[in-house]
Amino acid sequence: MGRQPCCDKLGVKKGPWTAEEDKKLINFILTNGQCCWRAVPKLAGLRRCGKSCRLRWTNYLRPDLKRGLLTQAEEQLVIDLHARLGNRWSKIAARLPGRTDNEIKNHWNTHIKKKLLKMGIDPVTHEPLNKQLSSHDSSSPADHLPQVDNIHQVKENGVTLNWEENSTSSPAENSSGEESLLMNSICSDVYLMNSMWLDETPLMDTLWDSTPKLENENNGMGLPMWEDNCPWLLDCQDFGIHDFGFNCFSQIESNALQTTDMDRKGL
DNA sequence: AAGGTCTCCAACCGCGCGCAG
DNA sequence: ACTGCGCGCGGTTGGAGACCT
Repeated sequence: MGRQPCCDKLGVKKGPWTAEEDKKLINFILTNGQCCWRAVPKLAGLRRCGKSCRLRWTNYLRPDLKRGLLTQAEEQLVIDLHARLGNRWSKIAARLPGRTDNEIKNHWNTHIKKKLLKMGIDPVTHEPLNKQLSSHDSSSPADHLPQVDNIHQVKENGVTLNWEENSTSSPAENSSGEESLLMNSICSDVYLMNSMWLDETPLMDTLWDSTPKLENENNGMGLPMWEDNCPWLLDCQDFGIHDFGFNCFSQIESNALQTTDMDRKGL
């Protein structure tokens, strides 16, 4: 027996989401939390399949998402993690709070891949291209991952830095110019370094793992307290933040309008 | 200005895994 | 042990906008 389609193909809308649909989905999840995705479209009044709803939520509407290009530090972290994990984008994304696997995957394919090729590094194996030509190539990216024994460690400000034996020098010595900048920015970001090397789920990822806590004593509105850590709401201007009844965010909203306006102007 | 090409990214598709019955 | 369901993941596609000629 073949696998059933994830949803009824008939009457299921595809393609770009409208503001109206976003609004419905957000409203639904704010009210009910993330429950059974399969049931979400029906309950939320959407003519989408559950999968599409989940994707839209996790990749675009989720509260803790960062917007905009990856920073240099994040980019370097992605490269390092890719060297260790291969194309396991969700695992990589788990180490970058506010970033989605889709976003990272896209960024990898459009930016980082090219950058590495330009630098003469194979984006798949993370080996120098010329070195690869001479050596017999083997299989999976994992085969090319640095051996644990070859990794040097140094503690800086309580953060453990690692680099490979076959590098000619430590990270600081090894890099120059842009690379040095990247390394410095990573090393100065204790949070990134911790999430990179420790096997821990970044705090931000845990914030929205489960149903939002609707019974918040502090605001008395039955709404989660998001002012501090949910800049995503600021992006809600696309469909009007007041549509959600979040008038309390007027101050934040005005800041956001400035910010997004600057973004649009490329500042 | 117009047409062609490239780039980027949101969204889709199909598969694998875990779980429940 | 088997089957079906739901979810999540990774690869791929398509369209809009940017850029080039």
